[in-house]
Amino acid sequence: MIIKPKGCHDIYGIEGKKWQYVNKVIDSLMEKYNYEFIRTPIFESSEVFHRGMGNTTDVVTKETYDFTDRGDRKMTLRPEGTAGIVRSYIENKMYGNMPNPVKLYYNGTMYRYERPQSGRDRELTQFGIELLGSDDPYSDSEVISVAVNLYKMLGLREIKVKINSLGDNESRNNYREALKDYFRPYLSELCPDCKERFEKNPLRILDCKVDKDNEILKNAPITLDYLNEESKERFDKVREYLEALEVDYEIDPKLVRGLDYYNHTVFEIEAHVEGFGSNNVLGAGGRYNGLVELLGGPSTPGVGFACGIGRLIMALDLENIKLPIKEDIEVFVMYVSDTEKNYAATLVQSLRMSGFRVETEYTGRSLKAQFKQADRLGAKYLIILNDEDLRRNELKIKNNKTKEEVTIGLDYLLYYLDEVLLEDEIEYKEEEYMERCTCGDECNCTEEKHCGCMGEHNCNCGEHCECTHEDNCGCLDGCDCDDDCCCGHNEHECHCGEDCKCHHEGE
RNA sequence: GCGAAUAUGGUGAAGUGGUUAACACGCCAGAUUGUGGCUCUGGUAUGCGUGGGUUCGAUCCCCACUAUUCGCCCCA
Repeated sequence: MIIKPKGCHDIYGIEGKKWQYVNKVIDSLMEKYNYEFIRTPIFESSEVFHRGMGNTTDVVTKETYDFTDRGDRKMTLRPEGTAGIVRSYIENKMYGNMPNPVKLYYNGTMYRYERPQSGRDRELTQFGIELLGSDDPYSDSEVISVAVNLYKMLGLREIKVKINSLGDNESRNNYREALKDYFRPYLSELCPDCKERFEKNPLRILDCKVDKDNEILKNAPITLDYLNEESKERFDKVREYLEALEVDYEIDPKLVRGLDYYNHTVFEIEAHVEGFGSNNVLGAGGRYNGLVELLGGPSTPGVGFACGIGRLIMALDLENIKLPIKEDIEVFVMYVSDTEKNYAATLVQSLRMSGFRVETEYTGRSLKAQFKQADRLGAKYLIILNDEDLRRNELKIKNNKTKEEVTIGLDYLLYYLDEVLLEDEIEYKEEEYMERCTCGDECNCTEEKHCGCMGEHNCNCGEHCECTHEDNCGCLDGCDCDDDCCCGHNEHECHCGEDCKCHHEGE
């Protein structure tokens, strides 16, 4: 059997639907913030990343997929999004022919040759934004708030925003030297990795996991003490705007980030849900004022953020957030015998073209089996065709929930469906989450004689699993509302059935 | 790059050094004379990761490999 490459995943089924939903939320959020979609190549000249991200960073030195193409060009599968975007910004002269600042977002796969583990794959999908051409501290704060708002819109609650400032080049260099001076006498007491970092990238000693409880690290100088006046003021401004945007954050003086191109503001957003492994950073970013110039463009400030979609969905799962995913089909067209099949084909097509979500029978099953299939697919209405009805220009349509069956004229069908589907819409939305267990958790099914399970496993028992995750509605913070949210925020569809008590920002 | 655990049908999994490897789910069919979901009955499954070794005999014991999962490093 041929299997997928290590560290890659096939996303399909309910998982695929979650991805689609998350992407939809991203697109709608980006529309509101007026970020434009950009798609750049999945591979670039190796130089883009080697120069852009820094030759000493681990990502570049040992984690890229490098290859030589048939024309002997050195290529690299992109390990992150920013460098490619900046290359495109320069190549397409966006600094000249687009409104400044240029605000771009991307959403695509990245590749890093690493040992896979929980929350870390070789092929990962990142959504990210880049705001190029503004050095205003407000842009830093807004970028952070975009990230936070995305997580909130999806219903995540347990997140933590950490920020820090590396300062401008002068501050950063002063700090780097101060740090080296500080660590030099203690070198022998640090872990082997840290000794190497001392030479290559001393800042990274600070977030060493091995030495994290070491007094030497705890007493190390922090970046904020080495910021020059200008950088310090700038950082204060960023914090001021964050407060205006109502972003809860904490300052982590040891946050330095791995990529060389960062200066001034850096930030990370962590998930704090039980069950997350050590890879709990959902998204991160910062300012990179030197990068455009480094890659050969005009000196241009920039700030950005990237978010791993896989980890995001993992966090949603761990917080047991139910996404409003539409799974059920509206109409299932079945036929009693082959003689009605032609008409079934015509009818299915015409219903689909009229905008209904329609399924039919493909494998020649018995009528009984067609009913089962319709149930499996969660069909709301069943159309049962038989010759006798058709001769009278009629058909039978059955509400699959109430089991009421009526015979109606063919001409009346579209009108009838419009009517009943509209009526049922709200009611069905409440139902659809109860019917299928997608929790991936332990099976709480008590009927051991039917279920062969012995303990923990992904629920596959086919019974209606009693999962306990009916609470989270997937909407913005603190909202307990029904579909019609009083505040007018329409980004979400919630299904909790409670009265609206929402606390949206500014409402 | 380093470390640990795991590998049984479409799925979740029992189990044994020796004829036809449980059970449950799923799927298909019948009871139901052209209307299912419950129930009952029957049927279905290229199944012990790959390659060696020990043994009269290995899915089970040993070794290697591969893959998966988790952790370290690093990162989203």
